Amino acid sequence: MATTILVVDDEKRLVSLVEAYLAQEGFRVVTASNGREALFLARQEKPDLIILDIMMPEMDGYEFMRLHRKEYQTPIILLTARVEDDDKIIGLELGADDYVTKPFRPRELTARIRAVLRRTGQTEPTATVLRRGDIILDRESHTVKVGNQFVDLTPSEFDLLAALMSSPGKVFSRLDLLDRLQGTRYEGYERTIDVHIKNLRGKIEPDPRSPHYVKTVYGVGYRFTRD
Amino acid sequence: MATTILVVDDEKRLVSLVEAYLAQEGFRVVTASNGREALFLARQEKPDLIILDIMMPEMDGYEFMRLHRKEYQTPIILLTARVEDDDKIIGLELGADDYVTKPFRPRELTARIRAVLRRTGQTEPTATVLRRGDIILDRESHTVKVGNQFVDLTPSEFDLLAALMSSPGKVFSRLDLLDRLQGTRYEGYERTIDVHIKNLRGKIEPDPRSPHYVKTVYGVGYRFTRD
DNA sequence: ACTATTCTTCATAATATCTTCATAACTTCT
DNA sequence: AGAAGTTATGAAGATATTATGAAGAATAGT
Repeated sequence: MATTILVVDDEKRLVSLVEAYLAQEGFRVVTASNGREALFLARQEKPDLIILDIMMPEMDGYEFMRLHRKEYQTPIILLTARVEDDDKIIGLELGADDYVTKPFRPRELTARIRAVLRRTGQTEPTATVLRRGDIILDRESHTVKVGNQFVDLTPSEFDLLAALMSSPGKVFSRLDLLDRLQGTRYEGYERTIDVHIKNLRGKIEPDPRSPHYVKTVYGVGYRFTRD
Repeated sequence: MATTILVVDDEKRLVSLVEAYLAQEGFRVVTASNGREALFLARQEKPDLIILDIMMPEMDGYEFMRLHRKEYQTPIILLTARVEDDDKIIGLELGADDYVTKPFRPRELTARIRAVLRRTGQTEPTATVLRRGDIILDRESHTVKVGNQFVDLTPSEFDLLAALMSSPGKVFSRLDLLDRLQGTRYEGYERTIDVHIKNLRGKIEPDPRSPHYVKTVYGVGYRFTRD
């Protein structure tokens, strides 16, 4: 059974963003937009971890934690809007296992998730290795092999490649990919992706001038070859 | 602390054979040649797993299990001389976790050991001696040799190096490494790792300015060289 | 309680990466 | 072929991350 993560936040955009990349990371994701719904889902789905926004209407994160913790010890990662110490202290006192301040990048969230899962003795998500043709990408060890040659990628290059390889043949718009890199920290300029792709190609393509792995789809975006 | 295995058999030859092999695999091994001695050693050493011969003079395997299980739930693998169902059934009923019939090949035994340890949630055996290139790290004696020169490491430096060397090429995040040092303690500050790494490099790297063993992976963490 | 060692924090210097921008190259459409 | 729009590319500035020295805090040993 895949590791299940419950994401609780009233902001639709944030929820779907988090859901998208956690799914891509190999987690099973269920979502709730308020505390009551979350309590219900937690009972039903028995998630391995909960990602919880503190600021929610109706029932806030603290209240949810209090109620949930009466029955379960599920590890919880808090999403806090501000960087004030108050949040940290209160949240951790109530039994949260870690916290991430908004805005955050996907990479930061998944790093914390993995750390918490390891700390609480859960299993890693299953699909940690992506293998397409000659390219092997291992999320856990954060290594990429082309043929039998390791290549060093920057964080952005690595995340882009992981996204593309997660669904070979699927076209990702630059906006999709930008979300992937920047998450809720959204200030980006789509052309940035072009540059990352160029640099990535320079590292993994035998002939970067006519790419074999990462193809351009004119007017739409990029995709990993499906062959 | 290395995973400890208690081997109980009255055949000296078999015991030393198994002992040698398991030691080579990175386990810590203690041995007993009869039931009484085994009970004593089990109390004293608190082994993570017991390998037990059924056929022994004085106190046989079944009797040992009965007495031992009054106090402990240590997983037990039985060594049975014959392939008869009787042994299997009785043994497993008494609470053995697996059994291996003699004669057996070393690799079969270790495979079963690992399977049982995994099943019962024990930690994988951590090889006592890690040897990568010019660096030799011995967990038991807590010593590190670079070339033929012993170097003195602080506890933190030693643990960091051991973690990194346990999976060369794998990138460890600062959070990962902090957990190794501090366990579940929470107040850790990731930058602390940087300093330990710097100090570690100063002790093991020929040229700490351009490290050969402990590499930095920008934006992610550190790894031991995979070459 | 004192000393020596180790650990952590902090400030700043050194690097690597990311983003932007200008321009060249390419695609598509007419 | 030409026009319009899109993508590729090299380079430079902005940003983020890591390395480092040093000082204070914590810990262990005597």
